[in-house]
Amino acid sequence: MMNYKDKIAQLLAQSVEGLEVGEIRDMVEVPTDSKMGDYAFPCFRLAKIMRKAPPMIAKNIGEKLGENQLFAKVECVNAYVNMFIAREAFVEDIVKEVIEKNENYGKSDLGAGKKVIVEYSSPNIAKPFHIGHIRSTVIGNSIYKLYDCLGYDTVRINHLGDYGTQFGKMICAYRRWGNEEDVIKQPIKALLSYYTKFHVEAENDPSLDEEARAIFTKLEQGEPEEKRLWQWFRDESLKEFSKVYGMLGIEFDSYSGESFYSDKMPRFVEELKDKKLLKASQGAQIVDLEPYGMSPALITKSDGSTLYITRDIAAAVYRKEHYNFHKNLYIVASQQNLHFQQWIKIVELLGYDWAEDCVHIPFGLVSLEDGTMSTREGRVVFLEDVLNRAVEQTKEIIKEKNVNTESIDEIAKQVGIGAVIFQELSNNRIKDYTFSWDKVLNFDGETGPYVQYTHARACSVLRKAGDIVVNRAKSGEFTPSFITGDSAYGLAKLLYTYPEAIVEAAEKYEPSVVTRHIINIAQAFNRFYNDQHVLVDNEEEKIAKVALVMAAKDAIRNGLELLGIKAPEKM
RNA sequence: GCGCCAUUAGCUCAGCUGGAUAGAGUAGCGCACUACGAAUGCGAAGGUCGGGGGUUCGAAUCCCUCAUGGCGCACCA
Repeated sequence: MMNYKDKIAQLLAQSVEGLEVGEIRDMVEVPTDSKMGDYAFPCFRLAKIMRKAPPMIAKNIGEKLGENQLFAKVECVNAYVNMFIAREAFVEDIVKEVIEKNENYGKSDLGAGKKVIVEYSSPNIAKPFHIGHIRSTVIGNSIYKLYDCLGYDTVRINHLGDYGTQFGKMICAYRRWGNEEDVIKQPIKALLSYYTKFHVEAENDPSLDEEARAIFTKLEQGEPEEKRLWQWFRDESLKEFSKVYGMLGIEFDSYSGESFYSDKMPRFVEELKDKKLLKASQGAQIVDLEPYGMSPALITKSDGSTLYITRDIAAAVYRKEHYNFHKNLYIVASQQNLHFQQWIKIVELLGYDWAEDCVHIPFGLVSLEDGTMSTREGRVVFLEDVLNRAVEQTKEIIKEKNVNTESIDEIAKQVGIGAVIFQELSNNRIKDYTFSWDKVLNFDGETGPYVQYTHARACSVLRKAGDIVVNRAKSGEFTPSFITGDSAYGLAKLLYTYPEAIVEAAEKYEPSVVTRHIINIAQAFNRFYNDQHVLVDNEEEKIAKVALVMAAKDAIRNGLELLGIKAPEKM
């Protein structure tokens, strides 16, 4: 497939003085309105270099360009050179390309040989998996898929919150008020209730806190009984999390959480000391980050125990030594911006030049209509409930629509859960939002079901077209002139820019770029579908149109896959 | 108090490495199912791009400033 922008830049370079091809390429733009052309070149900046009025320059460039058969038409409007691509060749190339590559369309080897670590989801053990956790989980999963698609070696890490004094409290509470059966039946619910009770009781009885701290110290020292309970809580919690991960179709390569790094920290405390970065302050050990405009980072508490930041430094160094990453990505809420700035700066101060390869990818806050989420105060929406209700609602709609299918449960799952994921990945990550049932269960407009519906509709057309036509289309034997109308061409252009959207999404760590692009493809498809009849009597025309439908279907399916969403063939 | 982020149509949001008349969805209004799936499409309407300065041939986009909202700022993670 030809790269049109590169080609145009080369052609322009023949009549533009004083600019490199690369600079020219960057100036080539896509007009806001397609009536003004497929590509445009503004000549304002050339006025100084070429010492002529911009419209004159545009006219000269345009006349020369117009001779090339790449274009159907070249127009000069004031200082702009507007280029209209010759549609037939373009449409033929792109549709063939997509069909031929099929599920590989959009993939590349851009990242071959480079390792990217994606840390995401990372829930706390023994705490509920609520709607707030969906963001890191789903954004991280899509970023992993984007990098995988671009040929990077990827490692998915679920950095579980499975360590800290809270586990001393948990064990303490379990011994006092817990029982085994309840934990096995409903691990998160039971453990959470013990934990909550602990906080209530500790208000009146400070000795509980002391007891908890003592238990945590034992846990750290590897006392078998404490270790056993901790391991059991962890296993049971993970089992429950796995249910949600299963529903979302999400997997990890490693569940090494905070506890994994508990014995890897003393080395860095020493190293910080050796490099004279550590300072005593109010009984604790800190790194002064004042020169960098940040508050000091607390490395060890006054009782000598370590903190979150120390574990993150240890984890980063371990990962560099163990995986030798090209990039180490952290999909963590924007609330922790300062934390990441601090520890990445400390890694830099330690002299590790790979500090800049550690990237915090923040996202905005989810709140509820009645305020921020609070597990303890009962203001919480469980992710599992959201997914289940979305699936139920989808089932209702399918029954209403009377779609004849035998696998209604499976499809309802794909559509309902897909809707939740899609919505999560529609907007820029950084936006805060307020969760609402109305919104999450609304399937009209720019939603996952809309895109999936479009895919199912395309599949339906292909089924009706029959094998002979489909096979002819697949082999690339079609007459492109039948698919050069505005609606068909608009769709083809979006198929062409799909791989660029993937690269942009990966570079920006922003899955919504892909989400938006497949919405655009779906809209263009539906416009084409309403505008043109596909299964016409004329065999040649039918084959060409079926080829376009097939290409659109493939691209939508591939795009949904990058978001972690299934593309059912019926719904 | 300091720092980071956000502010675009009634609502939810794209557009931000400067480029032509600022785009979608949604709500409300009007239209299109005897053709391949109406979970669809089309049309009209809807704007001081938070305010004010500045840079530029050109600013929603870059710089300064103010306002509003969110988040963070030492022994939680």
